[in-house]
Amino acid sequence: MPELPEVEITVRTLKKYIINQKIYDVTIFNGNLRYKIPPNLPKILKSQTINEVKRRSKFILFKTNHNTLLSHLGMTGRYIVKKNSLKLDTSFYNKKNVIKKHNHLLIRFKKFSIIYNDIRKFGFIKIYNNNNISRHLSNLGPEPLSKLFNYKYFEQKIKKRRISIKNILMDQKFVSGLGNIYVNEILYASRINPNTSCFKLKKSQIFRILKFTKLILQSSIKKGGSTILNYHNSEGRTGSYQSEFKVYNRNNDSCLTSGCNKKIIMSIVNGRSQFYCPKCQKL
DNA sequence: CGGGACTCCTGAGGGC
DNA sequence: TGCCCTCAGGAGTCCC
Repeated sequence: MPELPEVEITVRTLKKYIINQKIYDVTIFNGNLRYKIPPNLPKILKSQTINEVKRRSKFILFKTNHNTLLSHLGMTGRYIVKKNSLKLDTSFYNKKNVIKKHNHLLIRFKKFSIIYNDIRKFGFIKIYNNNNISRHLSNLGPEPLSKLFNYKYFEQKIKKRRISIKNILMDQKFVSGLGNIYVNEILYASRINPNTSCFKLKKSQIFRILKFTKLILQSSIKKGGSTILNYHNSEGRTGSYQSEFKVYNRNNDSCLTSGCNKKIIMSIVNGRSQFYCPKCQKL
């Protein structure tokens, strides 16, 4: 489940291989994603050069002189880097020469290729002209690691809201890049119950959320993100931050705060599982 | 406004 | 070993 750290790792890895590289050709294996891959994508991208690869929220932006390829990994999307080989690349094809399951797109450069693979098809790939890409990202809130995500912004945005802190942290318009896993971890580290209404938050609590948001995300990026089920980075490596999880997926396990023996509680709110310690995160 | 239900999708994992 | 069922969740939409 790629959230900000996993997308950041993906972008950093891709950069190493495709910056300033000319696109030789693009092949759509299977255009069925959340939105259909534009059929004219290969024609548009052919012979263009990737000038920049960057992350905004959980989106990946591949920039050329004219266009921006905008991609979201959804739940199971990933970009895989493969060295080009003269031989039929067996990682693209299975024994019967059929395109491997879940490979959707192939972008070939001189020495390397990147493949977009997505099991559950919740991700997408869109293409824009550079002059109109920004309005497609204009609804996004500030980056959680930026200085824009600060006390003044936070307090201003939430002071009259009755929405729970868990749900607003998941709202990409409020802050962009967090998902269910990291929000659970941030609230545990901050000692705040996920059901707390925003307007009830004290100043000190807001400061804790800001502090731990930045701390946890940075720490996860350092560890290569989290590997759950099938997340691997573009070089096939796994992250290790999942071993740092304090509450996520620890239903009925003991709280890890020293001196606290309470069991972690799981409940479903807004269709998402939330995990918290009833003692450390009192309402 | 806020939360609930539903949608897309497939594989993992539990129960029997 | 096997089948059936449920569940996971980002993000959008619709509804009350």
